[in-house]
Amino acid sequence: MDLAVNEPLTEETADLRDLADSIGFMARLAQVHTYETFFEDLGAYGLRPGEFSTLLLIGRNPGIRQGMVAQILRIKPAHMTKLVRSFEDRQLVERTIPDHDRRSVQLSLTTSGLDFIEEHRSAFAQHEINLRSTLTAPELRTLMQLLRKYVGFDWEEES
Amino acid sequence: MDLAVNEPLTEETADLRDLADSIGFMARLAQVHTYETFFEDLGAYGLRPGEFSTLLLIGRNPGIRQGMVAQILRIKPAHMTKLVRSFEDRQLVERTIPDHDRRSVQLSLTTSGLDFIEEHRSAFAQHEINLRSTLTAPELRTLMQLLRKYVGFDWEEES
DNA sequence: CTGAAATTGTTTACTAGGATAATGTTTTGA
DNA sequence: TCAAAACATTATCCTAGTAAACAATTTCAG
Repeated sequence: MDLAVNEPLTEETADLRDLADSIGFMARLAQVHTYETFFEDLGAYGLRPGEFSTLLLIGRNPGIRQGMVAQILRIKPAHMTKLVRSFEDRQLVERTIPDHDRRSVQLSLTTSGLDFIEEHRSAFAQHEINLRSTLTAPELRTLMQLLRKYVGFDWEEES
Repeated sequence: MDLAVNEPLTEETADLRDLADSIGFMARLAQVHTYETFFEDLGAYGLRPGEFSTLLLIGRNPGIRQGMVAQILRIKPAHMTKLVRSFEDRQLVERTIPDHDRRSVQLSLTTSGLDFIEEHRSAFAQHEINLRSTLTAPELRTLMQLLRKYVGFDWEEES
């Protein structure tokens, strides 16, 4: 059982069986890589990935219910409440209680919120370009399609 | 500006531009899907994905330095310390201070740790099968290869 | 119809996971 | 031998998750 004074085991020499072949582990690496790139590209703007996505989604869908935003972005409703409050504090998002269902909350961007998105849209586009930099265009299309299939996204590519 | 009494905007009818085409967002969905499946399949065993990976990696590489485990699994060293302590408390992992560098910590599985892995290896394999269930074998190979390329993994498929 | 029970949408209170920054030790290098 | 670097740990904090509570709406038995 002498495992003592052998090689020091680097990232290259370690035995990565069970991991390198695990789709679950690769999904984690992809997520970590995405986060790191996000903070390099957009970290200076004071929002995290989930917050950025939330603003984009509300911008595209004014009046969308808060719970629907949570469901689409896979954010827990309880956490969504906190995000929305912080957006309100920063004057980026408005909450409206609709008459037809006074339990629910409808969200839309304020003028500042719209400005924020417009100001950072090109930075966000550049971020996506950076994320894709290691892939060719066909590879990217294949990867996106397979990821959709992996997560069980219904919408198949319409031919 | 009447966005009031229109459609209620479901997950199908919402405008998902900026998101559906975002590789970053898809990476998040993949990660969430992986987590959910993990807890369905292996949640009953009391370990989370990162803990499971840690045990597997140590099992394959007895004597590996703690910091190397952190680096490979993309876990912060400070957090690794807590994980290792909890493994020690549960008698799954042993820490050794090697003579040749007494700053570092070498990790290996205890007998219970080895037992734990052996007992759950087939469940872990089944979990991977479940994760892959929406993909064909060639699709899976392509996906893994593209994910490696996406995250900047050096090792290309040797032909 | 009417009112109680169940459901839906959100919020609050609590807890835990994981990140950052600073510290302690040992080793390396000038 | 002293300064800098490397490895791990500690202390602190913040993000995000779970469970319970609250309020409004819908369902359904009578």
